[in-house]
Amino acid sequence: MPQKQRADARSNRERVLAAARETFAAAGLEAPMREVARRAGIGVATLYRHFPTRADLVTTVLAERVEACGVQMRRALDDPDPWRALSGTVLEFADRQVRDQALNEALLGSGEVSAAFGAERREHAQALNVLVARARAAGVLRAGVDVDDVRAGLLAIASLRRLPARTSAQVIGRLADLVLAGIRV
Amino acid sequence: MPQKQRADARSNRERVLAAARETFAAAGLEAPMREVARRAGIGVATLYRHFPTRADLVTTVLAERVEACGVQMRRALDDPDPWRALSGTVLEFADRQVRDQALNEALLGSGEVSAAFGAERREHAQALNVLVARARAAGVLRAGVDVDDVRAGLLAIASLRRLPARTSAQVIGRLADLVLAGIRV
DNA sequence: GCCGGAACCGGAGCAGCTGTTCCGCTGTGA
DNA sequence: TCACAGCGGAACAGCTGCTCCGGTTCCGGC
Repeated sequence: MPQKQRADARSNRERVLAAARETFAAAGLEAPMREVARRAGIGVATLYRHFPTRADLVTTVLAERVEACGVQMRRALDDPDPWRALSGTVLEFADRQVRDQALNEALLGSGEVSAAFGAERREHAQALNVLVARARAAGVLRAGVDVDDVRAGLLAIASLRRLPARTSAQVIGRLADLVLAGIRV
Repeated sequence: MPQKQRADARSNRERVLAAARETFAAAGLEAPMREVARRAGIGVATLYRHFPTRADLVTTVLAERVEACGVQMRRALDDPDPWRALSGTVLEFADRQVRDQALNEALLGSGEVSAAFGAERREHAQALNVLVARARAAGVLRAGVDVDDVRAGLLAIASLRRLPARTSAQVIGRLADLVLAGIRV
């Protein structure tokens, strides 16, 4: 692949990515391509030249955020306090959900979009396994609680995405606390 | 308005309602009108003659289910055991969510569809207030838990609607237990 | 039994949204 | 300067809710 991309094309690609980040975070992954193009100040054809299909754009935008999740997860795995590691993960997950309408779907969703992040999702699931196992070994989990309970809680938080923005932040915060109270001993 | 509706029209109206019940419960409230008509074995024009707008059909189908919710709520208010009343309400809510993809949205949602059930939603909210107040008075709730926490839990259960049907039943069950564990003392 | 017009029906069609492509023009950079 | 990578916006295809209209069916009166 020759590097002979023109300078204006490179700058347009960046503008598309910036506009897509804003749009998807504010309006969710279903935001129309025309809206992304409009916000970037370019035509739809230009958008499609850089990202041949909608899924390509979504995947590219999500990739960097997913990596940020990975960083947080690895930090949690290094935390010597098992409860702080697990509860921090849940709270940060909820916080990301409030800030970014589009992200968590990639880690928990089942659509074709999130299929592109198979490896990351497996890593995420594996790390969650470890965090829960450690917390249980430390005796801070209520009897009978397992990984799938925690995952159900995370899924629920992620599913609240569609609520009106005014209330969703409060509801998500309450739900995260509720989930933590539900799994703690 | 004269009662001179013809017999075939009456029967068609019933077929539309039956088809709509099936379709909405299986595919959610967003199911296309054409699909309802197809399942009923009639044309779309006939469907629109009986229900002039999409919202009319949805409202009519939901009305009977919403009433069933009211019945359950009133039964819970009569239960002398505060915890059984509240936890039973949460569990029945989750169970309805599993069986009917479309219902709970009407009680908790914020779209224009659920606006038609303002009175029922207020009654539902009021009953929930009473149930939570009684449970707190009985000392079965964890300190600091209030109605909005319970409502956040119910909202979360209702939001899981979009999950693939295969897994949603299990996830909803786990989440309901998690919510109950989170609010109990 | 059957007649006639009001009531009713089906499906093609309209308007508006989406993702995606085509093509003539523009502006970059060697 | 000028070839050609790159651009914008109209247009296409396919979905949606909803409507129009010519043909069909019911049913009260004879």
